[in-house]
Amino acid sequence: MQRKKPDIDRVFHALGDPSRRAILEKLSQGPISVSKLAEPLQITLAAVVQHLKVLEESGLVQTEKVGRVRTCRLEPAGLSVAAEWIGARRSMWERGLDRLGDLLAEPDEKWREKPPRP
Amino acid sequence: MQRKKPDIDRVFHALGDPSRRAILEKLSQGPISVSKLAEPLQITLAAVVQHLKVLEESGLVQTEKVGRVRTCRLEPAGLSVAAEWIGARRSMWERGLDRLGDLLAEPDEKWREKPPRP
DNA sequence: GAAATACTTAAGTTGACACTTGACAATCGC
DNA sequence: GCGATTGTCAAGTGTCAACTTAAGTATTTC
Repeated sequence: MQRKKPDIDRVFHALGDPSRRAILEKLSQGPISVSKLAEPLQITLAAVVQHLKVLEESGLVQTEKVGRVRTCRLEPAGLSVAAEWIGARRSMWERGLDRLGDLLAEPDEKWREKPPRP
Repeated sequence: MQRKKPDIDRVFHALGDPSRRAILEKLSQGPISVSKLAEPLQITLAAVVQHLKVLEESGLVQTEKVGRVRTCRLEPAGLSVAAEWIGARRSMWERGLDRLGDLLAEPDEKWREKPPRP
C-alpha cells in the first residue's frame, strides 16, 4: 500500500533493521557517543549517523551535541508506542480466540455486511 | 549492515508495513478468508497473498486451506516475540535511566575496555 | 462439463533503503 | 596555529521489497 508514515509506522520500520536494533541494545546500557556506538558495528560512521537519524525521527532515541561530541540516549516513550500497539492487538487476539469456535462454525458475514433486520 | 534474518528480524520487518498491520488488525477480529481480507484494502489480491506469505513466515499468522478457500488466523506466539524484545529493552532502559547521572558524570570506559587491576 | 470462484505463480517495474566514498566543518589538545 | 578527533553532508551504487498484470490451477455450482 505504501501510504504516508504516521508515528507507529516509523517506529516499527526503525525496529525492523538489525543494525538499528544493535544500536538500541547498546544504548540500553546507557548514553554513549556516536563513534563509540559505531565501533563494534561493522559499518561506517556515516552509516551509523544515518541510522541514528531514523531512530531519532521515530522517537526512539534522543541526541544532544556538546562540543564536537554527540551523545545519544534512549527515549523510553518511543518504545511504548510499539508496546501499546502490540498490547492492544494481543488482547483483541485473545478475546478473539475465545470466540474462535463460534466464528469457525458460523459463516463470516459477521463483520462485513449487516443483513436487514425485518 | 543487512545480515541474514533471525526470527525477531522477520517479525519486526513484517510489522513495519502498514498493509500488513492492517491485515493483522482485521485478523484480530477473527479468522477470515484471503479475499475477504483483501476487499477493504486498496491493493490486488496477489499483493495480499504476498503479504500473507511474509506474515506466515514471520510466525505472526497461520493459514489453512480447505477446498478452494484459505482461512487465515493470528498466531499469538508471533507477537510475543516482539513484545518480549521490547519488554527486555524497556527494563534495561529504565535501570539505565536510574544510573544516568553516574554515566554522564563518569568517562565512558565503563563497558568497552577494562583497565588492568594491579 | 462449462462457468464461476478463490486463490496461486511468474515476471516485470518502480521506488526505497542500507551502505560506501570522499570532501568538508567544528572543536579540542598542544 | 596545527594536527588530530568527531561528526556531517552529498552523491552514487546495488539490492530488496511492494505492487501490478497476466496467465494458470483447483474447487464448487449449475
